Amino acid sequence: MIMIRPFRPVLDRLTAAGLRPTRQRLALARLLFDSGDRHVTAEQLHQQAVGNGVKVSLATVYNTLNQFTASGLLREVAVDSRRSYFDSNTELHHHFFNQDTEQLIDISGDAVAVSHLPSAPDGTVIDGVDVIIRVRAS
Amino acid sequence: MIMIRPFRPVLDRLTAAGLRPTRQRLALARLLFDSGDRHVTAEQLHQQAVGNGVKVSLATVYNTLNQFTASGLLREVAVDSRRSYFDSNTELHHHFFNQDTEQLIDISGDAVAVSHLPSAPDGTVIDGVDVIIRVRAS
DNA sequence: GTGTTTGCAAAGTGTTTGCAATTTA
DNA sequence: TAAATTGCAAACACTTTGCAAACAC
Repeated sequence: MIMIRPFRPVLDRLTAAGLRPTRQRLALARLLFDSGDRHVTAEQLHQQAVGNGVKVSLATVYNTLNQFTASGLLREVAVDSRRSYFDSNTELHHHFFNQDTEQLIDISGDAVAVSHLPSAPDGTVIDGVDVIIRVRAS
Repeated sequence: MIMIRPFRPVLDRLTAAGLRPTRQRLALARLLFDSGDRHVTAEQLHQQAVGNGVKVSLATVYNTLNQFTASGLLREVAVDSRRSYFDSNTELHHHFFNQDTEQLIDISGDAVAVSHLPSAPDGTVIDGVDVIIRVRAS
């Protein structure tokens, strides 16, 4: 099945999220959203931006990733207690995590079924279900 | 169903794992294994040890948690990119993570069924499947 | 006694923050 | 021009490490 994600120019996304489309945010948004689903750390995105001639500081990359996540443009994936990974795919889905290369690979939401979900502890509601399949070189 | 875990004195566990049963390791092992399943951060375990009159440094707690994990006595759970959680239950199971209290709660392995597991990417094998159900106060 | 482990303080890694300068609307 | 954003450097939280003293066998 081919998923067509509603195309949305990055500028629209930013303004819709209430974020001023500054030069840095536009450049980072293009890197994140204009080439399919991506999984990046702040350091990786910063390197890529700088490599593409975008002048942006690492601090701004961190702030931008956090703002994008808070606005729902990105999703944070907890796989490693050392660093944060940000996922440009915000739809329901899961991940393979290659422990050798430290790379994430999407698993579409309906490729995995989590059944018999126990009910949340008293006084709590379910906020999300993360499935991470850890793999390593065979 | 009541699960009886094969009882094993902490001293035996340590020597079986090839770790010298030092005063610090014995004390930490007792805190970790003598009262059911536990989920702790290094800081929490250190505080508890000190609170119980055990003289041990935070650095040793970190080293010990890592050694125990490497020996299979503990399992590390990645839920938060800030700190590491260690789980004294090494059997196959999953977790609720309360995002308000930052506490983990076990979900027994057979309470959740992950079906249709996609096969691992070429050249890799599955090493483990983590299911984390994030909850928050309702 | 010999090799292992500990504790301390220092260093390391990833991330956030204060604030003046710059940019956006 | 007023408010938001940036970049830098400093601060921060968590974790690891080097090394001398203490300990286990």
